Amino acid sequence: MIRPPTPPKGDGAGTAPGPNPPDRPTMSSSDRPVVTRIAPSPTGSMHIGTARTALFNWLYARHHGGTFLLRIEDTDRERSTEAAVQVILDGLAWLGLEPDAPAVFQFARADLHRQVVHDLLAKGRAYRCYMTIEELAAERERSRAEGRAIRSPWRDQEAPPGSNLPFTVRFKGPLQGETVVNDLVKGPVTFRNRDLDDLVLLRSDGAPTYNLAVVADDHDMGITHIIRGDDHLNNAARQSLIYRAMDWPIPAFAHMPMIHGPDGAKLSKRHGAQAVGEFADMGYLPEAMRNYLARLGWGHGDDELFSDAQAIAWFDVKDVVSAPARLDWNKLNHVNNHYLRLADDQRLADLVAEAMNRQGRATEPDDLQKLLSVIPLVKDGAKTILELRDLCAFVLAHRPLTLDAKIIAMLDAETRERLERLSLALRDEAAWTPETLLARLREFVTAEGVGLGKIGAPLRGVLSGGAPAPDLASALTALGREESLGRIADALSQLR
RNA sequence: GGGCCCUUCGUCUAUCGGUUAGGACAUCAGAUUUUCAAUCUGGGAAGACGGGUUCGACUCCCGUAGGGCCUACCA
Repeated sequence: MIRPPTPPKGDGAGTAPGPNPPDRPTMSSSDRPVVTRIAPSPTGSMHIGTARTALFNWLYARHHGGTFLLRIEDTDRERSTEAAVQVILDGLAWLGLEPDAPAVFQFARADLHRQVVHDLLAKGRAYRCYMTIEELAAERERSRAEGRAIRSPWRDQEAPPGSNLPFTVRFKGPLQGETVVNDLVKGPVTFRNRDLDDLVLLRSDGAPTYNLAVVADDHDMGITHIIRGDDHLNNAARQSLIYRAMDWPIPAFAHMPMIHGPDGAKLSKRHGAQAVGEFADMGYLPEAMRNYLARLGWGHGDDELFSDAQAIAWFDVKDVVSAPARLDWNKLNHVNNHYLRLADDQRLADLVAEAMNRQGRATEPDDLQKLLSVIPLVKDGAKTILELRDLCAFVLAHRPLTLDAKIIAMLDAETRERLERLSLALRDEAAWTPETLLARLREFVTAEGVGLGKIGAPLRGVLSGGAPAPDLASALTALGREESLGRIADALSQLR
């Protein structure tokens, strides 16, 4: 693939005749300090693809010592709610990708957008279109059948008809030549201008549209690099035309591939999760998400597990892969397990308690302390906080434990007697550490003339009641002497 | 229908004309073993297809097939 040099010299797009015409001098985006932005629309959830785009924008800004901004694209009044805005704010905060300035709300800037439309109209680069919904639908059908872009008859019709007819304002794009978007990840992408329709700038109710607002805001906010999803690549050409019409420098574009589900189809709820809040609820750590998401569609040699500092040092949009990627739960789990091992136990204890509460299980005052004692013993085997929660649950159980049939079946007379003797042997174990307990266990089975397996399974059952538990010595350690011996005694008296 | 993007193991990726095509996850086998897990060792697994260009192509060009995005008075 042919790629432009990075950072790009000059504009991110050019207009024909030639693919890279000698432009009039405009300020180059690369001369300015880097400013990136994430511009989600508040629709109720924050898609994981949006999260990754945010991450890439954040990494790029950090790498260049630039600024990372947030703009809420709330021009669609029907769908935008305050709650939905909060979801975005919470999502970014959870991911640790907070913007360097307060969020900019697009709808609040409608006056600025209208001013741009006014300027475009004055320059003759926009026109009022009086097509009705029906006429538009008919034209859409015609154009589709003819395989061409939609055209409005009002494009070249100066005189408006009646005075009070509703109209939209459309951009008056060139019909000849071509527009090339010098995308930082795709390379130069050429569009014939005649394939680009005249997009609506102002709705008939006077509200600015996305394609206008995005250009006006990105310019006004001084965005130098537009890093966004692949789905906007087509828009980039038409947006470039607006920059040009306004005599604004064109920012550098970098279109990220999409994230698909494991089956290659568009990622949806069906694939298990799609919103960042869902990943949080499923027990993934934000640092694991950052690492995994960064690795999905971007690479730095064979590096798989890396810190934020490394990602920032290494990140470059030219290393972003151009093909869409599929979400792989196995790999996410692996990465999450890695960060679970690294995580502070106190933090994990809090998260586990929180997960238990969400499950409807109230935690008691000394539970946190108990969790703290097991977590280091079991976290290596957990892929998520939810799994960790289940792995920890046995310590919090209250005596007497209810034993399931499988465990009761193991407790025959011989085993019960042996457990009795083991209990006695453990009673005076002074140190009560995994090491000493394991040694004591081994001594015991040797003295009994049996293998560890003979006593291990029933002991485990009695200690955990059938819930998952770590190895015997660890389980005993986590439970403590009193609780451990108590649970054994409970079981023995229960079956006597 | 039209425009645009994409195509290396099952998955994420490395390779920037010359490699036994590397790594990670998953998987399989073995070791260990007190269930599960963890851990250790080893194995299998890829350039969509067809044409070019070239001494030489996964790498460059063209075509085909497949997938995706856009084609809104949504963003």
